[in-house]
Amino acid sequence: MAIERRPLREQIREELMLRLERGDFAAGTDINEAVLAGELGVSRTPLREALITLAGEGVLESNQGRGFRFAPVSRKEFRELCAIVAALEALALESSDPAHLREVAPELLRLAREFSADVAARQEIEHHDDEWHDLLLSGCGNERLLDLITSVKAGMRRYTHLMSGDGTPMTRAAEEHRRIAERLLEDDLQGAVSALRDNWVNGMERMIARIP
Amino acid sequence: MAIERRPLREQIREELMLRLERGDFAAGTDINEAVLAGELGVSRTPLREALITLAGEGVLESNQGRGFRFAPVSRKEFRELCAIVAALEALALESSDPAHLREVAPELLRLAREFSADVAARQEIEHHDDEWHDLLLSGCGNERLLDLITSVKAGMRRYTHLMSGDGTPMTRAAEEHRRIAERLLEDDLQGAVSALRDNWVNGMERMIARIP
DNA sequence: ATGTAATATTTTGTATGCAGAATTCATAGT
DNA sequence: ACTATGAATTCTGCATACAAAATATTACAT
Repeated sequence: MAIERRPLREQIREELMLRLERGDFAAGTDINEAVLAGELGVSRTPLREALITLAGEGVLESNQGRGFRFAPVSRKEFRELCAIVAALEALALESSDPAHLREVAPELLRLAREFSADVAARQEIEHHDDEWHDLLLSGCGNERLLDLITSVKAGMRRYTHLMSGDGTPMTRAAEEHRRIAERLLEDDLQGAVSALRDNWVNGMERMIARIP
Repeated sequence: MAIERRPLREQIREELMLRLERGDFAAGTDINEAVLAGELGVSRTPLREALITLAGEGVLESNQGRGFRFAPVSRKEFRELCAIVAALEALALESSDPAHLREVAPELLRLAREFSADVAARQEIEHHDDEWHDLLLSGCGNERLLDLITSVKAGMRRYTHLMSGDGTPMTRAAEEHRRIAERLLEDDLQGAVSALRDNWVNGMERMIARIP
């Protein structure tokens, strides 16, 4: 068994993202470093390192002398983030290995179909959606691009817990996933790319109304 | 006079980027935190904070127990970065305010022309090029996108000092800038976008041969 | 001479300490 | 009662101290 050796700052970052998705912190609230460090059972140093990382990803803001706080949410920013991820994922799909795409297309289709069937809890649906997109882009050799997508998506997770548990809109996402997979099966890469763009545009429209 | 109050980590980050562009550090070399902190006249704490930020931008790598080091360069990564910035700038241009674009188009054209005239030092040319692109995207309201572009470009600066002082290829870039500006003058946004993409593709091809 | 084990040194990762800025609270004056 | 002013408190930003991991060095056996 290879024991795990990771810097505290990374574990802290993960834990904070987890809490953020659970909706533990309201957007716009200040972070008290000493208190949070105490809760997590670590010192302020690695905590601050994690906070700086999150600030770099847009999850937090930092003001001189005033420390860190969770970046406020807005429809404008959500729109911006969706546009960015759409462009990045489109690029990732375009620059993917065609052979690999052919290979995973059936699996993508299967997942999209079984996804539309079950109507589960929001968090599970989101998890499923994330995995689907990961699989879709698994043939992209541009590692920097994949890292960037992950990072921008981290910034979007501030919004996920705002969308409460209504299951209906998620089934439409499954349809869009199905369409993307079908285009790939037909070797229609450009069709798949524009279907992916549609998926992000529609996903945005579906969610944006719920943002305060 | 409003006195400046900025965190040390930001000033340190700037200084390190400056040194990086000057070619002070070779790619792949380890960073000794104590030594570097001593040189900069600061403690290890804000230095580490700056290093973590730079690692988030892809300028540095960090391995557990082994600290930070300048990320090695490769043609593959450079290609990847160019593709990413091309896509992001294209998106930024597409989502710019058309009225603003009409307004700055003449200035962009003027700058591109006077740029092709003077053959200056590489660093100045790059500076000019950066400013031109900044002006081009100044009408983009997507702030997150502009930040992201800045961040990815920071990662690319590892490569700039590798391209030595040959002036010839830069004049071709000016031609491309001229073409982008002309499209904007004609209100041909899509034409400008694809000219911008060409600019990045060609710029990449021009530079890539010089990477070891 | 070479490889290996034990030890010393260096260097990172984390915790703690301290100075100063920001905020809060109390008090005085109107 | 309300605002303004100043003291007290809280909290951040930076420096320093400490522990553990990694690296270098030495001693020893073959």
